Amino acid sequence: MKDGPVIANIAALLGDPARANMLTALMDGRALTVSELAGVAGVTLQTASGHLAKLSAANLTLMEKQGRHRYFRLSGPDVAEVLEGLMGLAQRTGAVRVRTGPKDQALRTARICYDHLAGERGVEMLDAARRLHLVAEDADIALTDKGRDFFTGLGLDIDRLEKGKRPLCRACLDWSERRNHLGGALGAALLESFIARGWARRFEGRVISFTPSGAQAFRSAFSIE
Amino acid sequence: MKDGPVIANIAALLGDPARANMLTALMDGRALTVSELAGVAGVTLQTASGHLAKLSAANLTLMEKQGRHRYFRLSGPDVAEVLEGLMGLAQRTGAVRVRTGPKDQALRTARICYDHLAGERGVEMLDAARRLHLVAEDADIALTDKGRDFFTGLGLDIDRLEKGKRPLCRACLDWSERRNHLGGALGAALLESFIARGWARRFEGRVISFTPSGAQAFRSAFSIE
DNA sequence: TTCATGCTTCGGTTAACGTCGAACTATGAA
DNA sequence: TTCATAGTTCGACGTTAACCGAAGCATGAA
Repeated sequence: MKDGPVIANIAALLGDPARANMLTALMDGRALTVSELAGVAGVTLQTASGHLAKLSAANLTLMEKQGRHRYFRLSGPDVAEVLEGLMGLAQRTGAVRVRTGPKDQALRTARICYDHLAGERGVEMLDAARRLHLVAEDADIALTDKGRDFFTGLGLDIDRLEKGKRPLCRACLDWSERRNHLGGALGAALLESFIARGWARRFEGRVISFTPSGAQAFRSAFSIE
Repeated sequence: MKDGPVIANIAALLGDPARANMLTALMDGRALTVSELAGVAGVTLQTASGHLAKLSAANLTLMEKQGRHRYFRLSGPDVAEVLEGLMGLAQRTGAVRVRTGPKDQALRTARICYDHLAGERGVEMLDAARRLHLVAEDADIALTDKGRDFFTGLGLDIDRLEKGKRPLCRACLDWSERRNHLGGALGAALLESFIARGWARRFEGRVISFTPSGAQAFRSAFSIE
């Protein structure tokens, strides 16, 4: 008996290596062009174009034009969440690449998940936010008064973040840590702040690289030992 | 550049309607036979047998024999979590069945997610547990002393649950509510208890049906208005 | 031992899909 | 206006995979 949403169609779209690679590349929240995505997926322009047409038709990606460039991005953080979930499942069931490189460890240490920090650092941050009572968890994760002061002290405009449509805080399940990290508008703003402060920078693909002093500052800020 | 776990293979397995239907049928945590799953998927025995062979080879399902019967179950709660995630994404992107029936609302109200309560009731329960300080959230969800007394009062053997391998409490993202419900050994034990008490019973498929008095008792127990 | 049931395996058929070369369209630069 | 670049569309080709009828294997009942 079939009920509920139709998942086979979505899963089938993710089930092609070229499309999966393109979506994974978009997990860093940036918008990429057809040419760039063709390169990431290792297929020709025509093949990439056809795949992106399918992904957009299924509302998994959004396309915007700038002159003759077509930019594609994920249509929402839930796409990244599903990809994270699949990565966790692939990890547990043994669907992993034979040769793991330094990139794999780097991805586990810190990476971007759509627009917020994921990986060990991401999970550490949410842990610390709870321990320091910066957030409380009712319906989902909510900011405490102490947290509001704390993040304002870090230079974030919490009022502006709250005015947006998306939730301020969201728990996001991390494939590599199997625990939650902090998503939502706050999660995104924090990563933006870390980059602006020079604590971290974007590295290859989805890797976020912390400088030694940046890692130290991050740990100090959140009282992480 | 390809890195991290290989998700296309897993996604491709979920991307066939017959296999997706079989996995969805197994989300209720029960074990089903090849014949039953063939019926659920609307394919012949041979086709179902082949699909199950693939799913088991990929470690998505586990098979155990009893005489000439082969029983299949999901290999872990993370498979159900990924399916829940895909259902949420399918819902948002419009990959839904044209005709929604009463079953759809029933699924939203209360259903089983692998072995614990999901849906509005499931989310309500976790909300209430937080509000009543029955759980605290550090690394993940942890039981408070008050919570330990509360659930022991409900007849649960918390010590035994903690001795098991799986985490006592786990947040599990609910596709229909877009918020977390309570998974883990405690989540499973609670649903088992509700059924044992007669508050709820299994209905068709994954639907969990609360009796009127059971729903009232559930609300009273968790101080839900 | 024979028969019934549950299930697997094999081989053939069909449809679907990804791929790319070639041609074309849209946009921007010279 | 012409040329270059980004991207789309079309058609052909090859591969893959789902499906099922038929045959066979494993298990249990009579």
